[in-house]
Amino acid sequence: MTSNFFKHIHEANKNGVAYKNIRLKKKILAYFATRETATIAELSKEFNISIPKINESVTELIQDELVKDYGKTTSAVGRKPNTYGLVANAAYFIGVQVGVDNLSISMINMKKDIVSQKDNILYSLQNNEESLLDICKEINEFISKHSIVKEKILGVGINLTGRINYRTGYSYSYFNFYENPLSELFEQNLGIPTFLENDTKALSYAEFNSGTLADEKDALFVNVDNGIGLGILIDGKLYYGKSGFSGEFGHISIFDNDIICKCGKKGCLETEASGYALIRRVTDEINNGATSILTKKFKKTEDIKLNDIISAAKKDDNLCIESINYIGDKLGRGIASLINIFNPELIIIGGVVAKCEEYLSLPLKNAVNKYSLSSVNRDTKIILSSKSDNLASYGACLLLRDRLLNVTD
Amino acid sequence: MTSNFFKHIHEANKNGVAYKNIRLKKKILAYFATRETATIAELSKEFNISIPKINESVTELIQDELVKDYGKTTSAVGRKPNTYGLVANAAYFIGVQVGVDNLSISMINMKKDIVSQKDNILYSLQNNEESLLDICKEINEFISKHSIVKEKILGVGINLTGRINYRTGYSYSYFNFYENPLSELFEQNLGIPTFLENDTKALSYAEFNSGTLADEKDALFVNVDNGIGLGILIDGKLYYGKSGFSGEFGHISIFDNDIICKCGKKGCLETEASGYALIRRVTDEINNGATSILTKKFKKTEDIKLNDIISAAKKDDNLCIESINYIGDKLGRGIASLINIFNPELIIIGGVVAKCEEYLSLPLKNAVNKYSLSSVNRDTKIILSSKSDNLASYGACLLLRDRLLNVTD
DNA sequence: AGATAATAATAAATTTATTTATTAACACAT
DNA sequence: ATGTGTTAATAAATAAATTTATTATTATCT
Repeated sequence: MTSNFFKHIHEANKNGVAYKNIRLKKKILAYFATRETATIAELSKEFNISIPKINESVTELIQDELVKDYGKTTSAVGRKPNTYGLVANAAYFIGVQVGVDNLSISMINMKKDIVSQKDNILYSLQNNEESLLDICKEINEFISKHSIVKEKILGVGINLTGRINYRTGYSYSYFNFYENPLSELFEQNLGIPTFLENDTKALSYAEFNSGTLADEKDALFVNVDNGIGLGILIDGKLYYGKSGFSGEFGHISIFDNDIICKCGKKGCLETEASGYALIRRVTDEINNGATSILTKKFKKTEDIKLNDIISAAKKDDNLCIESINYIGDKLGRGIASLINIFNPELIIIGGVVAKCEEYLSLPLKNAVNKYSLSSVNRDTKIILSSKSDNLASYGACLLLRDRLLNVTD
Repeated sequence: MTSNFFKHIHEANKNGVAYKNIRLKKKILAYFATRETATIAELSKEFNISIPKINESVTELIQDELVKDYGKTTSAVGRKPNTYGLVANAAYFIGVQVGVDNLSISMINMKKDIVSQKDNILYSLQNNEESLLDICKEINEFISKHSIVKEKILGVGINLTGRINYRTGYSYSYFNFYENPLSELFEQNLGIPTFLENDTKALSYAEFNSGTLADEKDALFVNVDNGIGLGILIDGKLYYGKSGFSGEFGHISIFDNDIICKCGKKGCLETEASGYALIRRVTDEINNGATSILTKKFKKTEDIKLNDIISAAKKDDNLCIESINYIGDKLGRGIASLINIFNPELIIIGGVVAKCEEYLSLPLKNAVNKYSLSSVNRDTKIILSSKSDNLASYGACLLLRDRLLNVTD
């Protein structure tokens, strides 16, 4: 059985006094979505609404099977209040990470628990319709493997690389050959409301919402993979910019080198401070005669992957360590600019390159001290992400859930 | 007579159902503060509260002498609604811009009209108590010249250069020799609640709120004076960062030069793209034998001021034009980074150097195209500020008013 | 174990806000 | 000029939310 309150979830908040009750119920749902459980008194304080009224709304949400009584709290004086929270399997949300050579699909329930996850699905990202339909095929297959009624899957969130306008559903870097929004095409193929998202933003959202933040409202997530992405959290919300293209940190121009970036320009941060730059540096050095653990292992330097360099560094390979140090320093200089501009509370370094740990973070922090104002950088904690890979599809789920439950408002 | 509702204005919004009416009245005041006038029906729609209830609250605000009936609207069918708005002289707000060699003091009323303004007050900014007390003296003198009762002056906003934490009232660059917040010291000397602000942020706020913005919610204001400041508008609000130190754009490290910036570091944007850089460039060239209108006018190159260079450029002086072009290009490269990071709708270039007009803006825009991603920069309009000087003290007034009237929430 | 203090939840009484109906104001057409 | 359509403001009736009072639950003290 599916809740009859679902119809209100997909529709925009209606105005007018007549919708007051629905708005209150949505607000309560959003509160439960972030706080796990809450008591009637807590909700009453939060929304400045009397206890009987809150009680009435919560009772209705229980009848809608979206909320349930989680029993009494422990400890404290006096009569224990009942705690209420979301019904875990009232609804489900699917998230998809589209990588260049693989897909990852996750499904979470109302309580953010991962119900199912399928990683490393073989896939080849090409900018054509076939590649697009492959994604749909995999998602449909994923759904059909579960016995969940489709109506309970409230949406699918899909992460793509490049420029994405999540508000309109248009993608501008990939699959941009339709007149209608790409999200509509997905919806037709999946039969479920679909929302697009930029991959770094989704990953950032997962990082920001899985225990890393204490109480920070202004934070940055730097995704250092082959390229460099940036997720910006401002006032507790993801920052998008006019069309959702914010965070192109990898392409800020801060070097006077002659390396052509994949964006076509010169001097981009990415040319000196990314995973791509790390590989280039190591292979160039080896081709110029430098010695390394890697020279024994790989006949052709083209076969050296990012993870090989990181492993070699951890085995004390000098060339790899120095190369990581180098990009750490360069990245630190870029991050110093971010600190001067944002005065953030926290910067999280994530992505594959973050696995270099102190080989990366020490020269990085050193460069930050060198290139940013000390009165500003004193405010900023810089940490490496401790999260596992494959967090991006979870981010897509979470972002979708939180949008539909109005958490992100 | 002073309104008895004023006591609610300085205090934080109280929670609980009992304060519902006060909260509603504050919300109505904030609405009037941005929209000039409104009808009962408009307010009812805005807040999803019934017409009779809104009517009751507005009537109370009229009794409080904070709001008055502005008569009927013209045109449209049917009975004309009454429009209501703030009472202009219900209260006043003072704003002070503390420059290095002058002060500017403004006073506005509830409706944002400048009631009084005194510019170019001779003053010397030094980091000592005397210099601080001079400011208080000038403000007190300014107040005493008016017949307004002190209770009607709801606050004083003071702009200082450097690091300011407006939330705590601490200043870290100037007058930072007290244990208590600097704002408290001002309050003791003025007898009026006082709030500190960073000068660029106040100036940005004035620019963002005096007709320049159409409907943009994400915009940047680049203040190019001797140094370079940045005001960041996100989601219609000024962005501060953890301690209010955001926007240190002038000190991002993007050059590999050996010029020592006033912050002590090398490679700052300011060393190549500010008014200070412009003066340095022109005087260096002249000292190296270049010819210019300025060589006749000034015996000693140290006497050349920013405005002299701009005037000379407008008289077609080649050296000055080329120097402006140079800093325009360098500034453009910095702004390109901002575009990549923020994907803003609008960037306003202000400050003295903006008076260079196309000598600055054309190479600047050219550099923006060269150094930022075209798919992102297409979204961004770049304009020169058309506002007069001395807007900063007005910005202080406005920011103060809007804070006290809860507009900035 | 029973009394007591403390808080929670519910019921009843009261207050408050909303809906509906009525009256008022105004423009335009006849 | 008078009627008609349209919207605003107010009054009365109705509905809803809050406050207060009552009952329930639980830990701790005696």
